[in-house]
Amino acid sequence: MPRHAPTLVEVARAAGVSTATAARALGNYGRVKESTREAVKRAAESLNYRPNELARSMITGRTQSIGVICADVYDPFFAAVVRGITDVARGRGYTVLITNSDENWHTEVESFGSLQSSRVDGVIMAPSDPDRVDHLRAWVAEERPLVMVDRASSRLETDAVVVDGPTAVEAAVSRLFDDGHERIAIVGEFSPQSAVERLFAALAQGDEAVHPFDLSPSISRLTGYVRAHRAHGFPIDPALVVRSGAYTVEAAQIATSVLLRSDPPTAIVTTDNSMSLGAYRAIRAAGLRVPEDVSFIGFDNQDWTEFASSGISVIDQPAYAMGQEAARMLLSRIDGNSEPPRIVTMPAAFIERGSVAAVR
Amino acid sequence: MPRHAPTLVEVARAAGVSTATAARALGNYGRVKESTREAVKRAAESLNYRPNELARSMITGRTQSIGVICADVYDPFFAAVVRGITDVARGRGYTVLITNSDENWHTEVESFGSLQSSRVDGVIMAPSDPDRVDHLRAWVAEERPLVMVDRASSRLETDAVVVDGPTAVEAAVSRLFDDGHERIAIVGEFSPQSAVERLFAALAQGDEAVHPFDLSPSISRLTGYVRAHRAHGFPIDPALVVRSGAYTVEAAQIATSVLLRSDPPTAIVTTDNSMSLGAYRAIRAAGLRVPEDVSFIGFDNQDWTEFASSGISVIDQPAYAMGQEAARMLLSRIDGNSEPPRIVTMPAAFIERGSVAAVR
DNA sequence: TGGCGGTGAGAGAACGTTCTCACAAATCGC
DNA sequence: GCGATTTGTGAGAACGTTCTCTCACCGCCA
Repeated sequence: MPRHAPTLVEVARAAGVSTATAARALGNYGRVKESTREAVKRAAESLNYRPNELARSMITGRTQSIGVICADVYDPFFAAVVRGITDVARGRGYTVLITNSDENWHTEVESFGSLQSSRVDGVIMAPSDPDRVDHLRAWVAEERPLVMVDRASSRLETDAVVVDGPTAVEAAVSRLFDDGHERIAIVGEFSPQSAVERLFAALAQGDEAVHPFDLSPSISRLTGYVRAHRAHGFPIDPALVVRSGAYTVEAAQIATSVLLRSDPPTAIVTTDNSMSLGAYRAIRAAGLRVPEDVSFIGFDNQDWTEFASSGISVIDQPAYAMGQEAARMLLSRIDGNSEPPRIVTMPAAFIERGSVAAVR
Repeated sequence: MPRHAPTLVEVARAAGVSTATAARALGNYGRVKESTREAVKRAAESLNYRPNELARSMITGRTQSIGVICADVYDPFFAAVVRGITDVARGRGYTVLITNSDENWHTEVESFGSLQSSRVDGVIMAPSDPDRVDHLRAWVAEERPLVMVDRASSRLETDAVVVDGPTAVEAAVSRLFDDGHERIAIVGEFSPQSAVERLFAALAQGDEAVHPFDLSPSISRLTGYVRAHRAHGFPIDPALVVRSGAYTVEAAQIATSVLLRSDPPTAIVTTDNSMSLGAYRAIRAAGLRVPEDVSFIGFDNQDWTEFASSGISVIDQPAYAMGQEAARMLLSRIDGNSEPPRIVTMPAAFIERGSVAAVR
């Protein structure tokens, strides 16, 4: 029993040929006599030979692997994205390296470095802060493939796959106005506070002053909330912009509880699935009923939204398809496609359930 | 702007030393004068040098990466396991390659081959069929690290991290008997049918005749159902052993719908999270209320179980901790630990909610 | 002054592939 | 039947590291 995995040299020796010939026979390239080819393949088979991808990669400069930096694989949204990526990658013979950033910029930088060292052929990532992308500059400048998913950055020209969150939120909030709601709260990460203030200042100068891709997902979705208010002629009450400060269910629950204790709104919308779950838990903990006491529109079609109360209406993102699309775009770049970067915006669907009631 | 990533040779040249010295300076080994070391580090810094892990791996024989074969990263159980693995791996400087088997043996074999080619230092996997593990033999025989998670196999001596599913299910079913239920259904994948028959035949000869690790998770959990029946002196009604035949929510929903149309049981238990969701959807679709019309105990503490009906009581697996433990065991093997293989059984918790009612 | 231990650094092999080049043998065209 | 082309094969460089040798140099002591 060999202590070491068999190498091409051993296969070649067993078949009585040179390593060059063995490589040709197994790699199906160059000229090899049919009988030789078969002898080599038999030898490889009997030794249970597997080519060492590392050595191959050193020569070819390609590792047949792609790296993924997501916020958290355990989050259902990213889990679906990752599944979409791995399915496409596997179909094309690529392996996938997964890392989590936890929306922490330093972790993201570290992960990106680790993926670079692993010499992945391309990277798909959800940048934790679209404003701080300098660590990606060198990579992009050398025309190495990079696709952003869930977010884009106007500060860096790359491919991206996003959902039009602002428009989806605007539609949801408008729908609540149409049902007679006037005090509508929005629960999001909205961090840092200064970014929120910058957004309001910019929006005061007109829509053109704000580029949605300079914003984190939650703040970009807040623009939809603002737009709906303007369209319906309602001012924004800062007390109803509920800032959790972190992308966690717990933070959202605490922030929403505080809101509900003071002067409860008649409706609540959220900006992602963690915020939705946290906000809904807070509503339940406060003893309020949905939609009798408060209307609610969540983000992402998670399993629990189907059963909670009489069903929670949600903004549904095509997460799996986004992952697939991101992987396809990346592989196309790896294959040499050098067209200008493209931002693919995928449609969010509104799933109507029973969590919105008209105001009396 | 270099078309190629900078190499050690370029760093060495920039610092005016040999590659050997540059390697020593950056790798913090051997003897290097302090001033030289700093000059090299400065040069590396300014060139934005990153060691090529591939080349390093060729020499050291270690890739600092581990492979994971799970059924489906999108499944909340495996997503949590994977998160546990990646967290531990990252802390120790390892990257993680993720693949999905979809519980398909051929896909598993292919994934395993791909991981071998990638020369991962170790593998963590949920074997799709504990009976068919021959493709892992050579790997294990060469003492390469392999840890199984969620399942083990008596046919192959390896480390494993599992939950005592049979005991958890036995406790759940016993609890239903205590509440006066006599017609208790169990919904599981239970495939192939012959395996179920083999189990019943073996159990007829006594508990000793059946080794839980020769069984797929769902069938092993079925043993708990059988044990509870024997302990309470009830015969097994084959019509109440509901076989979905696939690990999908849809299959579970269809199989459960069929059950409910004929002669509904007074209680239902399930063997994993997909079965739980499918069964619960079928209950709702049939217009039945939980627990008034039918009592229900699910598997895995998913978000929806908190809100559905008046809360679903569940058997909760410590998925994240299982992933962490599996990663720790694997890394310990990679570090050279050669103690005999160990099977770590982690406790499942019973989370009591409002989905079980006493029978009138 | 000569031997010796310690320090710092370079030359070059090794890892397991791919790939270019060279070349012998076989086949072909006329 | 002789040059030209095709076919099959091997030698050896290359990829970017790590790591083992080797060696020059310095200071110290006898």
